Amino acid sequence: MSVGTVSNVLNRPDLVAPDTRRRVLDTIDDLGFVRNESARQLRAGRSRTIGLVVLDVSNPFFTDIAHGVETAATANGSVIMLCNSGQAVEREARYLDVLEEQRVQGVLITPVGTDYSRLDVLVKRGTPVVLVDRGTELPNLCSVAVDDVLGGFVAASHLLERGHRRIAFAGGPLALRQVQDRHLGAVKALTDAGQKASDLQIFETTSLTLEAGRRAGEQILEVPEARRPTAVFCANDLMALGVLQAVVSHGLRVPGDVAIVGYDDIDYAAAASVPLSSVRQPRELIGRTATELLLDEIREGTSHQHRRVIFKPELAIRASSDRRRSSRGRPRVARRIRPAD
Amino acid sequence: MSVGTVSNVLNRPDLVAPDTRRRVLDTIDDLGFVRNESARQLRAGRSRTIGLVVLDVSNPFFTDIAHGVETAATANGSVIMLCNSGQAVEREARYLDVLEEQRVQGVLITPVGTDYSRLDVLVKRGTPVVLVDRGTELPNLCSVAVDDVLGGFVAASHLLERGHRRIAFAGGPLALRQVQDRHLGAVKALTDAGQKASDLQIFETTSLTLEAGRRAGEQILEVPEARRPTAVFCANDLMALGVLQAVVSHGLRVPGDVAIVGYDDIDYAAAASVPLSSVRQPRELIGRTATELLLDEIREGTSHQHRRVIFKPELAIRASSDRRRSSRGRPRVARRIRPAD
DNA sequence: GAACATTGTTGGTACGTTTCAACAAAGTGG
DNA sequence: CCACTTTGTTGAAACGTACCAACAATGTTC
Repeated sequence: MSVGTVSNVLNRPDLVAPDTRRRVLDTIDDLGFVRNESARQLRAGRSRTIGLVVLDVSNPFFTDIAHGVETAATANGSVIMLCNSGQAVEREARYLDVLEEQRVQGVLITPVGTDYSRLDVLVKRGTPVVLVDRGTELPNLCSVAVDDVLGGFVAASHLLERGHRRIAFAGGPLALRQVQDRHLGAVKALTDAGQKASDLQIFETTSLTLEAGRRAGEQILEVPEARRPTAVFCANDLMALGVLQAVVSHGLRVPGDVAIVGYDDIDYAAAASVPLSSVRQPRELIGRTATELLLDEIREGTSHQHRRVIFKPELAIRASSDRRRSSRGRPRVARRIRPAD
Repeated sequence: MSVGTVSNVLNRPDLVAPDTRRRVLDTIDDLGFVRNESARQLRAGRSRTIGLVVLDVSNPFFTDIAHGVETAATANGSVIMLCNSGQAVEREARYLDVLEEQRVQGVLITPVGTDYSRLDVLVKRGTPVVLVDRGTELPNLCSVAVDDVLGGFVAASHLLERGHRRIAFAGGPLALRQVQDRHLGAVKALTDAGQKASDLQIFETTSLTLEAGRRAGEQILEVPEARRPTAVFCANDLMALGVLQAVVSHGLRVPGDVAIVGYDDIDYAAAASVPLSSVRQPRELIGRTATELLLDEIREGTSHQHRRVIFKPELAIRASSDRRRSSRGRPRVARRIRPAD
């Protein structure tokens, strides 16, 4: 019995006689043979693995994306390797090294910074890369993103329309493109409405977590009441939930004293102590689309045309921003806009 | 320049002359050489990867565990491959196949069912396995778990002590060991208090998600008021958040009409519309401990002694269960305004 | 029945690394 | 100056697979 025949049974069963095939399979079962993926990969020159590098696995936004990625990847017989950069450039770099050494089929990534040189190198050496939740200026990458400038604009416009004039933006680091864009959109909403860009108070954080949100909330509450923002637009929902906790635990009311709008519309947003208004993104769809772009690129090789997919966000208005500050105990009722002072 | 020397530069740099070393490194940089992990693994016989198979990546409980695992694994120079079984036996089996083909160093797993035969085979063939969040009867496995029977007992005792007599248990599938044990603990609390085991109404679900919780909540509300449970103990926090949403959206009050206790004490539990009482587990510690057990086993080989680590859960009491019921089974507190949304 | 096609099986080679025995060069002690 | 050690480098073998050319056996056509 030659190894070649065994290989054929496993990879091109139709080439081998039914009788032999059965005999081989039985023996495999008997011996508990498990084929060695490393050797396959070595021979094939590449693996069946797709790398997915996200900013924060504990953020449901990314696990939902991961879910979409997994669905599409599994359908293709690929396995995903989920890597968590935790918004740290070095960890991201380390994971990219590992992925490249593994000769992954391709990489899906939400990069930490705006320095794409490492990715550029990766692509030049032959590993396809698709940017997730990030548009790009680079011509040699596919990307799937949501229009974050628009998202920020919609969120801030909503707050302006509800009469808020002192609005804060909480999130960071501002080096993060998503944060930048959402902030930019909010600024645009203000200036379009005739306010100064500087009217948007910024509370910058080092990450976008619940904990960072709580701290940002504390900071906001430290502002003297006369100047304190009456509304906070947060760079994501985790931040918003944190701010919400801080505000409520200080005995202030949401949206009465402080209105809050988040971003991502994760499942917990609607379940929060005050259901959270949030800018919704099609998370699973983002994951699936990105994976399909990557698989296309893998299949098409050099003939591949890079594409940029941009989804439009939607604002989900809930209680956290849907009331006038002075209206006590009467939720759910639409009312007119009155300027806040 | 021989390949042997290059290999030495990479793996045992002290064996090679400083001059040569520098020259090799420069050339590597020039050529953009990336070493092939597949070939290394083939040669070495095993990889630097640890497989982590969880029930549900979108459950913060597991992402927190994953965080702990990652910390410990990275310190050891290992990479983790995160696999999501989604509580589906076939998916779990498929991932175990993949992991075995990859010749992973070891596997950390929260198994879906109670059939350990596949794991047994894995171990027999030489892949160390550590059970996570699951004690085991098998002598040939390490495990890290939390005493779920105790957790269930504590939760139910708390509700009994607050005067509840009609208590429900929501969660499933009951085949899941964690669910089973938590239920068992709750039953024990009831019988210890002189009630019948059948007094614990069971609302079984097919999974432990937010959505499943919402549906369970709906079912509970359909029970005629005279027999409707005044308290619900949920198998995990996602379920509890779902039940909470359902109850509140029907205009009932928590804990006034229905008290709720969850399990896991995920970050969102405290941020819920009514802060959730919950049984706390040391999630990151579980992940770290499991990884260390696995690494020990990998290092020690056959001389390894299997260990079982069992942590004790703690009850975090919050608003969702923190009001005493009157002995007549009716709320003492006057009804206030309907909650928003 | 010779030439040819079809079907099934088989060695051999290559993938890129690590390891190790072997060797070369240089240094050291007597 | 010889024997020996130390230091640095090398070539070859092996890991387990996929693939391919080559071959054997059988069937088919004229």
